[in-house]
Amino acid sequence: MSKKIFTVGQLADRTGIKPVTIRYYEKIGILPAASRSESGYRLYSVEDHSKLLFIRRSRALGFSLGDIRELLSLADSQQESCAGVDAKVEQQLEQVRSRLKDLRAMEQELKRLSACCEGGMIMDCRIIETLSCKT
Amino acid sequence: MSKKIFTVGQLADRTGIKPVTIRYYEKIGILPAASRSESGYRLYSVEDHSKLLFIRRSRALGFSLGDIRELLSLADSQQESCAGVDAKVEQQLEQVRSRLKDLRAMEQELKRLSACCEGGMIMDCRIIETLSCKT
DNA sequence: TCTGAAGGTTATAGTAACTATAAGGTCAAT
DNA sequence: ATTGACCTTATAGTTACTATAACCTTCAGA
Repeated sequence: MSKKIFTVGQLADRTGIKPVTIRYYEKIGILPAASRSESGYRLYSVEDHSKLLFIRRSRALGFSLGDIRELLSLADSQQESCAGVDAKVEQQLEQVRSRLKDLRAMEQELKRLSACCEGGMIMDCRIIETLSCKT
Repeated sequence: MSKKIFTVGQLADRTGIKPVTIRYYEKIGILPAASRSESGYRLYSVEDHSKLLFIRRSRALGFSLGDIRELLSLADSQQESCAGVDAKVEQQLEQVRSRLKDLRAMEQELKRLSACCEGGMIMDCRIIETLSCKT
């Protein structure tokens, strides 16, 4: 095992992930339990640093922590086929596209609503009317 | 007050919102407390029905329950200007657009990742490599 | 050497918007 | 009378954190 050189705060600075979040990741087991200094401080190595960056990048792609747990485990089994990884990416892509579809529909409808406001009283408000009355 | 004619399940059927969720909305106060039958069953009127549809439509536009609480309160003050409503719509539109931007970036990157998979072993996997190594 | 600030530790509760579960009461039909 | 579908409540679980409290450690400056 390699040298433990970062405190949780230093690791946080280097990864952009807050100390509380790092501890949380440890608690739910997606980061291994950190080794400790004599006084009980967590100490991290460059490997921990890499793993945390992996997590951050995966989160940025919208993967859930559950998915990331699996990805990390896949990443460790060097000899296995990467089909599982590819499948996860594919699945995530579909989910993102589905969210995109929903959000685009929301955008259209909100634009429509926004355009129909004429600045009167609530009793004449087309927005409220639309929200209230359309099927 | 108008006639109370639906049970929670009937209201659920008519709105597509589940009984548990309707009760939940009552509990957090975005629906008024329903009146009760002799045996304690909740009873709803067509006004309740409308209000619930309002909530459902607003949810479909991505508004939070907090926002919807405010929208409902605005909708009730007929004499007020609808500027507040318009502002909420505008703000929601911006939020949706911001989410869209994030998701589009995710889609691009996932597409890129997905395209670079060549079906070998994990140790050669470009996806894992990318997740592990890029800044 | 003392002191105070900036960091570390734990445990617990709160967030959003539900969903799930348990344990029971009611109602209409057979 | 009993079944099944519905209703009631309360409590806990979900996701990915964030906030709070109460305390300990480390280090730089007076």
